[in-house]
Amino acid sequence: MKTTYRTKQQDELMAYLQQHPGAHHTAAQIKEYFARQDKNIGTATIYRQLERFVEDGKVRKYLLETGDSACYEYVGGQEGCTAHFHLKCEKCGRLIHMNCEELKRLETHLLEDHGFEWTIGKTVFYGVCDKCRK
Amino acid sequence: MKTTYRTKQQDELMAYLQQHPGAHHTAAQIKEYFARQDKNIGTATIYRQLERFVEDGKVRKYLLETGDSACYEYVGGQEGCTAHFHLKCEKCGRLIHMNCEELKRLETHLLEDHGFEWTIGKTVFYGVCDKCRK
DNA sequence: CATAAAATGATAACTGTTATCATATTGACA
DNA sequence: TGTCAATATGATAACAGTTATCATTTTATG
Repeated sequence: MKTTYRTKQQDELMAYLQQHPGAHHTAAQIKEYFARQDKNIGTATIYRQLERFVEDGKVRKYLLETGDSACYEYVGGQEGCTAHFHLKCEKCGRLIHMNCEELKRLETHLLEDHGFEWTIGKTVFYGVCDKCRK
Repeated sequence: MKTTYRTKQQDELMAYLQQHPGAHHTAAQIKEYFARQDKNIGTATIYRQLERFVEDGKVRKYLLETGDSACYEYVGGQEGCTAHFHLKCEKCGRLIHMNCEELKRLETHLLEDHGFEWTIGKTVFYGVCDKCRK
């Protein structure tokens, strides 16, 4: 009896994420947001649903620093070069969003020459950003 | 009075890492290794020295999964395309080491067109490996 | 040696995340 | 609509990795 249940909490969580495309949220931030609306959503529920969204490809999860919370971002199931990717500056900590066609070449190369099907959106490029290099 | 101290523990930790180039170690694994040699090195000391090695550029640190320990790898301070980089398979979890000149192009592109100085070695490419795609 | 600076290691503390489980909610079907 | 089994929720305990604390030991140097 595989049934798709939909609860108020699931709806509200997904709605919140969809309304903030390109933004990163920690579980704690999400919990706070709903608390400010006088809506309590249990911590476990938030993690459970985020995990489910990630499995469904609607949301992506990033681990950036030890001890920091994981970040979650709505991506709506899109993939490939159309999706944006991230540059993480090791100096200032900034997470930069970027769209760039140049990656298509590397994507093709990794697939054809290395047999590796690259998930561009999940990959975080580490380095030093333009502002910090000056 | 800035002095560089060198202790037995520091020497042994670095020697161990250097003797296993290209290998990834968690703090716990390192502790176990020395325990098998009947050498006790405190957990705090291991983390402290690993952190120091990372700052010195001798060792690189990777966060791969929530809840998993961080992995540390000796890289000896080398950088750029000569250093290997990593492909992480999201299906089987395998971490693949790779050397590839193709990345030079992307490195140049990121620097010239985006002003981003890419640290290739620290970047982990997520995707699906050749074995899991079949 | 003597001394001050710094490192060590046992362990407590902290944080993010997951597991547990009693209760509440959901969807399907009569 | 009412019943019921499947599932979700949320409070909280449990857990794991890492960091902080601090008395003790080791180090480098005079």
